[in-house]
Amino acid sequence: MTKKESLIEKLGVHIESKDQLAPLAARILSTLILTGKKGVTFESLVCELNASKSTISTHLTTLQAANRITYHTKCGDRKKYFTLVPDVMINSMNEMLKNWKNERDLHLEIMEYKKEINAELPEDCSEIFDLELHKDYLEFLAQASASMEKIQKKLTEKHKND
Amino acid sequence: MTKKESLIEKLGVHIESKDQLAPLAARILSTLILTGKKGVTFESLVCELNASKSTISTHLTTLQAANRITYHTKCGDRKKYFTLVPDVMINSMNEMLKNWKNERDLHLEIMEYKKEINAELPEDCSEIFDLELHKDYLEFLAQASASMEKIQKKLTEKHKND
DNA sequence: TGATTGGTTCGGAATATTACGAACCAAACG
DNA sequence: CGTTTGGTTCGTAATATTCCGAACCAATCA
Repeated sequence: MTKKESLIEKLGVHIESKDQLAPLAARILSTLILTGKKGVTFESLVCELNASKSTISTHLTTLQAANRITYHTKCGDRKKYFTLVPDVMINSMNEMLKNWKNERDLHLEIMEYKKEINAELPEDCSEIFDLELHKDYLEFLAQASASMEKIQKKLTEKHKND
Repeated sequence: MTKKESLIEKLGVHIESKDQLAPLAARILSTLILTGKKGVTFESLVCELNASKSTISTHLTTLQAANRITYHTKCGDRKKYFTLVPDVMINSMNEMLKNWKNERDLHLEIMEYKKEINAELPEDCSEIFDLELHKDYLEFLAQASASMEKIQKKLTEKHKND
């Protein structure tokens, strides 16, 4: 196994669990990441990944639909050269931010609920909910989101200059 | 559907995807979160979640094995009262940190690989890999990890005082 | 025009996940 | 002792995921 192949594999399993993708979909992304701007053809994916044409075809269409990959062509060449969409990083950061916002809303809702319950209970009741953890976690989410937004802004600036 | 039930459901689907757990395992955690220190019995899980005894039983054992839940008993009462392990938040933060460290190592390895490839290529080749994105992402990981460690430290301090 | 290239579509097969029910067991109760 | 309570175990049904092959199609080539 070449160095590239073993990296594709390693990166593949990571993407698979991080993005909840089918093994082969993750391998495709992995391959595109490790190949870069020149792009990868349908054919070579079928070969490199030892998969059937149908499997590659369907995964390529869903990855395009999910706005994760695109392709370019060369004139006088019918093949498509697949690459990652140019703003992968920004997109994935947006995903994370969306998730964190979601998580935050959930925690807020849970805290509301727990407060309501606590209100019904006597002051010193052992069953009373402790809300500190939620508060701390919310603080973390805020900080992490802030640092992500900062980097994201930096990236978008850079992109504009291209 | 009561407010608690709908929150269990909502929190359940979130946990399910965040922690990659079976739907019912996530519902169990969700229930424990929304019930608190008094704990939940085997029986009431079977009732509340409309699941079979066997399903609840197996999920409870795997959640214990994964060190996510425990139980206490009351004397003169054979039932187990299940609760979250006291340091859920700290554990989940450790998980995130571990993941981020992993991701960092992967990015470093990929950058190494790309540098090797770049070295073989002429200076102005269009196929040359751009490493900026990796660098930016690594910076983000570092910042996020730092802010998480800060909060984690704060929590551990608090815990010690109990 | 017939064959080749570069794919797409559809109907499963193989496999993995998730939950269930019935049978079982051990502790406590009467 | 027999019965109830509080569970566990195991085989399997139901379902979902993932991939494949065969058939098909449209564009290009010879």
